[in-house]
Amino acid sequence: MTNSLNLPIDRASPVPLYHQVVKGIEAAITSGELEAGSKLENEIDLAASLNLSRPTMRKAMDELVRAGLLVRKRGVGTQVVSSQVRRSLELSSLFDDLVQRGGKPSTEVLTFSHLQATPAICEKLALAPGSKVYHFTRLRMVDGKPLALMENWVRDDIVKIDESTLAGEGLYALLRTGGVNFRLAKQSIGAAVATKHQAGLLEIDSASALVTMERTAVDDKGRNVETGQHVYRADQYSFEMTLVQR
Amino acid sequence: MTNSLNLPIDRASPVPLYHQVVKGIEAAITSGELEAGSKLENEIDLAASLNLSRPTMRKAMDELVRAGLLVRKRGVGTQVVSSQVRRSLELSSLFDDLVQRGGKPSTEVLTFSHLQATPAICEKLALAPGSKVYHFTRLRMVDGKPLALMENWVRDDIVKIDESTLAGEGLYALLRTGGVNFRLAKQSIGAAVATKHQAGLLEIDSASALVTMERTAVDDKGRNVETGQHVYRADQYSFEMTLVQR
DNA sequence: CAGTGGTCTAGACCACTGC
DNA sequence: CAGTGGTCTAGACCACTGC
Repeated sequence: MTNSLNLPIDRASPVPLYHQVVKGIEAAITSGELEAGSKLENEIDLAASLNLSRPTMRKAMDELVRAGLLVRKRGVGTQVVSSQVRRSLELSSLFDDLVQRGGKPSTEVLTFSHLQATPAICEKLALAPGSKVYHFTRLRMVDGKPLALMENWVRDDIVKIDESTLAGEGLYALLRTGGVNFRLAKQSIGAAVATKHQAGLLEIDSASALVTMERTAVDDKGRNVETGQHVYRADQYSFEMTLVQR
Repeated sequence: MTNSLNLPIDRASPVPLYHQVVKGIEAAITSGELEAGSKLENEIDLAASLNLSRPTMRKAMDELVRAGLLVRKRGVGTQVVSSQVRRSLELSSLFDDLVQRGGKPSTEVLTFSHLQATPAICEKLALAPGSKVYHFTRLRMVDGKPLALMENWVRDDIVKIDESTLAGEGLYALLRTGGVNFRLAKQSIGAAVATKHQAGLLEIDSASALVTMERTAVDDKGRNVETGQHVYRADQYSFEMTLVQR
């Protein structure tokens, strides 16, 4: 009743072995080779059959447990999470759905300026009072249909931004190209009722519900690079997440 | 410029060594002994100075990196995340804030029944069509002020529930007492405008914004034990989360 | 009791960074 | 180049589960 595994492990590859195992088990689960709910061989035998050490095998399985694909219990064993559960885990946000189904995302820059930041923004970005920042608002669309209104403030001492580069490339691509390595982001998700201005831009009735998101992103040097307030059409967007018991 | 560590490690304790290290470093950061932004000793020396093996030291540091307290870079070293960033990471939801500040949470059971589930609920709980479930609605308050309206459906083949036990104990405590070990939950967060009924119960103007949350929780046997729809007053509640770059 | 995952050791070699 | 984290090995002993 337990599943052995026959994964392609390439020791010459630059891809870490544990990562190859993660991808291999993921694929076996997706293809149905590893059946929903079925038990895996114990991790010691599994490691041996792939010619891997147990810690490497365990590291791979840890990742799959954290991703919600496997469930482990001491003294008992490791199981593939049931397909019914997995389907629900795989649900992504409506927006991602739209994009995955072939929708074309696009972004329109509505306003752009380079100005002195308010005290509140200085605090969020950990800048000295009076520092200058880029400030801009953008409208995010899928298949020409408006989905989100995004307002952002970005430090001006890392990457030079202007309206045309922003329109062409997208904020995160632009910052990454400029050498920013993001490490952390703090997000807060809430709700609001659309103002007339927002409703007009998002093409919804005023007094419709909006999902609101505030985010501050930090790079590997500890700089708060960017902060923003986004609002999404509640009829088109929700945040999906999987919580795994630790 | 690098920080050594002098943590109390108790090898006789049943608490795993790596967990003692996590707690110790957390405490050192909180107390200011490890300064914000400062560099730690390299992990090999750190392990040696605590008489631990490197893998154990690394496991502890992995956890702190995932929690957003440390930042690592290959070839460079490990740093304590700056205090400015950390403060923002430590922000919790408004509701938790209220409770931490000494607010008293309480729950009122509004309706309770044991009935045949709709097809939609059967699908969410992976039950055979026509199965019976517990269905109830509750009002969650802090200091007597309404914050959330919760509607839940629970399988009836695991734990016997009635209105009085639910009112006394809380749903999750009740299920845990009944031997349920939760493993996964799938959550979806969105927004809506309050109906008149909701507005009345939550003591807000109708047409106010609500944060909506749908959740299905799965136990270690792969059973979808519980599903629910909760709505929160948007002026009192938001979901806070930290994303760590993997 | 046998079987399983949980923790831990004492090493090794490599890849990347910054000088 | 020296210093750092990233990956990997081949074991060991323990704690928990279910019979």
